[in-house]
Amino acid sequence: MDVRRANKIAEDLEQFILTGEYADGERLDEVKLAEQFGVSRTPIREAFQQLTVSGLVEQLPRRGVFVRQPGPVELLEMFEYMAEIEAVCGRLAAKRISDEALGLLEEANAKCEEAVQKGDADEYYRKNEQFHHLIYKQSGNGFLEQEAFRLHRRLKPFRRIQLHLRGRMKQSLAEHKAIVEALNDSKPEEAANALRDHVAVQGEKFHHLMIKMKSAAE
Amino acid sequence: MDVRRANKIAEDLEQFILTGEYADGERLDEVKLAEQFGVSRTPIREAFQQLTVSGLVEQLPRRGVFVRQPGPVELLEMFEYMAEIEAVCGRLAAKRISDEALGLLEEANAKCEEAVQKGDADEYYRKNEQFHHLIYKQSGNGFLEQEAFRLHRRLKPFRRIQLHLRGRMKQSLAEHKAIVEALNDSKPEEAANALRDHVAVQGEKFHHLMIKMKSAAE
DNA sequence: AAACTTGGTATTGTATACAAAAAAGTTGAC
DNA sequence: GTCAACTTTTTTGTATACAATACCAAGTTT
Repeated sequence: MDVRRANKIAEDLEQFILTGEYADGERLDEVKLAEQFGVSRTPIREAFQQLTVSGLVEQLPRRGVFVRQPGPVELLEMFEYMAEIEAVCGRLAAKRISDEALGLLEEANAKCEEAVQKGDADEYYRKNEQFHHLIYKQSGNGFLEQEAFRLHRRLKPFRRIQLHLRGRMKQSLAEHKAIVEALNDSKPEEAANALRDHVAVQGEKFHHLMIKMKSAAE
Repeated sequence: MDVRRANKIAEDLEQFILTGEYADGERLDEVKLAEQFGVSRTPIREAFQQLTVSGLVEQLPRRGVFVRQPGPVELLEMFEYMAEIEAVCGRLAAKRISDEALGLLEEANAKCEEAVQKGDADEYYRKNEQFHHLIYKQSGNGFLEQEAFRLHRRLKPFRRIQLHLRGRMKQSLAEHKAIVEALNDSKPEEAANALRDHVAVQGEKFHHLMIKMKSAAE
C-alpha cells in the first residue's frame, strides 16, 4: 500500500526531533526542507500539521514552526504519567494475561538477563522494550496499548540516557522479575505498584542526571 | 492573536464529528467543504492531517478521508481507559489538592445537587464537567491533566446519552460525595477507586444502552 | 450472463503562483 | 552613534493549475 508522502515526511521529522537532531526552539524552514525532501512546500506543511497535534512542534501564526522539546518540568510530568499508565497496564494484565504471553514475557526477560551479563546496553534496551510492549498488549485494552506505546516512544531518547548509569541495568532486571512474578500470581495491585516504581525510578534517575548536567554547566 | 485557519477548520470538523453530525464511514469531500468554508482545498487538507492524528478520521491513499466513529469495542476500551486515568488523577490529587481547590470542588458538587433537584440534566452535565476538570487539575501534573481533558472531550457525546437514564444523576451525585470525602481525607487509594468506579459505571451504562438499542433495531 | 476492456469523469496529490505579513536592511535626522 | 521611518527581501498562507490515480458506466468478448 502506498503510504502518504506527508506521513512519511512527518515520521522523518519526528525522528529528527526525538533523537534531538533539532534543538529546542529551532525553526523548521519550509523551503529548505522542501528542497531536502525533494518536494514542494505543500507536503511539508501537511507534515507540520501532524507534528503540531503530536505536540512536537509549535506553530506561531505568520512566524513559522518551531521544535518544542519538553522542559524539565514537562519531562518529569511525562515520566510520572508514563509510570501511572504502565501501572494501569500491569493491573489489567495481571487479570487478563494468557499463559502464552507469560511465557513470552519470561523469554524476553531472559534475553534481558543475557544482555546484562554481556554488558550490552543496546541489546538490553531492545529487549526491555519488547518486555514492556508485551505488557501493554496484555492489558487487553487496545486503546490503552496504543497510548502507552505512543508515550513510550516519546520518552525513548530520555529513557535511553539513564540506562548507562552504573548498575541501572541490573537493578532494572530485578524489577522486571518482580513484575513477572506479580503477573504470574495474578496480583493486580502488586503488578501495578511494581511497574509504577520501575518506571518512576527512570524518571528519578533522569532527574538526577539533569541536575548533574546543570551543575556541571555552571 | 490570529488563530490559524486550518486549526479553526479542524476544530469545526471535530465538532461535527463528535456531535455525530457525520456518520461513521462517511467521506469528507474536499471541494464541498472548501466551498462551505469559503476557502480553497489547501486549508481543508491541512485540517484533515490534524484530524487524522487525533484519530477522528482515516485517510486512505488516493481514496479520501473518512470519518471514523469508534465501534462498540473501542468505545468500551476508551471508557475503561478514562476510568483508569481519572483514578490516577484522584490518587495524585488526594496527595496534592489544596484547601482552596477542595472548596471549589464542594461548591461544584453543590451546584450538581441543585441541578438534580431541579431535574436539569444539562445543568448537571455542565457542573459535573467542572467537577471532573478540577480533579484533573489538582493531580498537579499538567501533562496528565491535558490527556484527561482530551479523552473526556472525546467521550463527551457518549457520556451524555446515559445521563438521561432514570436515577443516574442521583447515583452520580452520591459517587461525587464519596470522591470528595476521599480527597478531603487524603486517602489516595480510596479516591482512585471511587473515581474509577464512578467512570466505569458510565461505561457500563453506555454498554447497556448499546445492547438495548441493538436489540430494539432487530 | 459474467467478466473484462475502455473511455470518460471525478478526485486526490503536488507544484507553483500570488498576496499578505514579518524580518532585514537602508537611509537620514538628530 | 542611535534611533526611527521607509524600502527591500523573506517567508508564510492561500488559491489555483496540472498530473496521476481511482471510479463509473457502457460496450465488448467469452
